[in-house]
Amino acid sequence: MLTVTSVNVNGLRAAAKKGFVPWLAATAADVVCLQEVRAEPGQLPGEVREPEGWHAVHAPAAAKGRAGVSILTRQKPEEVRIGFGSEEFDTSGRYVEADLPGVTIASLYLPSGEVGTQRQEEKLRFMGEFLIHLDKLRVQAGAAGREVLVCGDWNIAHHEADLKNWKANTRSAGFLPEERAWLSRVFDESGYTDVVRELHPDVTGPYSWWSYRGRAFDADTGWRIDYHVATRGLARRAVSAVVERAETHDLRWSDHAPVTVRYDYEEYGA
Amino acid sequence: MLTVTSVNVNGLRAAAKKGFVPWLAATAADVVCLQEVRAEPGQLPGEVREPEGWHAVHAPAAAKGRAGVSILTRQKPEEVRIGFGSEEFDTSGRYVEADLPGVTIASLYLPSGEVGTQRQEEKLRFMGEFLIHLDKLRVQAGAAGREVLVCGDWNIAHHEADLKNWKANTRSAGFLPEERAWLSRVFDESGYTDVVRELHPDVTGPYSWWSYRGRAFDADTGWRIDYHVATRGLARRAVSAVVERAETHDLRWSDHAPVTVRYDYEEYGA
DNA sequence: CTTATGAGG
DNA sequence: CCTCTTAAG
Repeated sequence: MLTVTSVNVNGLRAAAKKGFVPWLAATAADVVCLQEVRAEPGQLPGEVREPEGWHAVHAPAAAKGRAGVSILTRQKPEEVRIGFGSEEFDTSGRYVEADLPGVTIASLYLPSGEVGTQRQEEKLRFMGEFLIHLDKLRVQAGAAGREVLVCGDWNIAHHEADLKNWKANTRSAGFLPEERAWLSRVFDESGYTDVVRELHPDVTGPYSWWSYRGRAFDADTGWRIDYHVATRGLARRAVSAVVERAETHDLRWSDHAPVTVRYDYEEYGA
Repeated sequence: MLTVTSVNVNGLRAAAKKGFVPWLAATAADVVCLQEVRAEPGQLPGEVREPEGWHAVHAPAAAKGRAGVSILTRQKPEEVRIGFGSEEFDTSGRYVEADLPGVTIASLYLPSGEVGTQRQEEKLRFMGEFLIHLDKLRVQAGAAGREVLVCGDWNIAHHEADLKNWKANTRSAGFLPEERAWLSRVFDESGYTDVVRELHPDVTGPYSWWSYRGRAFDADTGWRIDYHVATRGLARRAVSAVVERAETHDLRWSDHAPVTVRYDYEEYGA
């Protein structure tokens, strides 16, 4: 069994001061993909920089305090790669890959975007370049007999069931028609599967992000923007998916919740 | 009786969220001089912008979130003046005067300074200009039969008894020989009195500021840098002085403590 | 260590 | 509303 969790920690230093450390100690996951670490490794306390029993690869952004993705694995990766061959984005702390036996697992933090600003254009540029990488990755991995899993905060809700108030958000970054169409290309044309939706086709949500503003969390005014995006062979082996929604405010150490999937994937061999 | 308190609040918005509001409601003071308000009046909650039962005059700095002095009085001042006629400092949120019957009370926030930086030069420029104002103020008030009280954070410890570790601080901003000599000029040549020291000549302290760093407060590693500086006629009428040191961490809403003096001054008539 | 700021989310 | 930043204290 291969259990993988993806979670945007919204600042790993802050999360570590709240409940991230005991959460990590208790998780059954074999691999944890982190987004928005927002720190250089040297700024992190040791218990999250190199947690006992884990191998860690960190891909911080060049800009201090921004973005940053990491992957924690219980067994040492065969290889790790930061970035996806993009001049603009490879130092932006948004993508890292780790090769494990038979499967490549990536942690992705796609730009959030903001309508009418440069940051939305940056998001669209990222999407354009990244789609090419996804295609290449699937083809190369397929040729080598490997599966691919891209976990992360994709910052796009795909369908109406993926956010609470879809009608009010048709012109909001994260639910724009062109963003949704791009995700459809990832899933329908590029040969990847939205694993959590595949396992739970007929529910709204499960949401993985709730704004800190207002009472969004208590009212479950959330978005499903954190995905496990897997090649078909791996997606077929997914046996369960849970969003680890904190049930009390005390346990909420991020505005996102961990998304955990169990894969019945014996090639991983752990 | 005229009771006056001076306190550096280290951000009035933050202090208001801790214990400042109940402290103000409970104080017996007739006049409260505030320093480091660090907000424009419009950013303050009403209960501290115009507290019930008080008249407030606010002198914020032009730079957002910096400095800022205010005076709260139970009776409406005859007149208020912001600044002391300095082109450089009148919009810096460091000085405001209020005329009450028979006495002019000012709230001063002298620059902190930092050795070897521009901010130390700024402090010295302020000191030079301000000494001239103090002389003029004493002369003019004297001619009009008024007393003067300049309360505030002067950011200088005068003598060895005015800070915990004087030997370690002889080259620290706030205890430099030239700063101490300047305070001596204020007290010995300019006709003003250090009211708290006059009432308590033989004690170390009482300190009014303790760094938030380390355990300075618990170890009483403090400085006496908040003063009541009064013309002789008023200083003679001072009957008691207390530094309202918070005894538990819960009650500590600033790194400074209020310095309260009671003046037996019937001319004030309240 | 703490309070502001401004960017980003 | 929250976590970073930098400046100031």
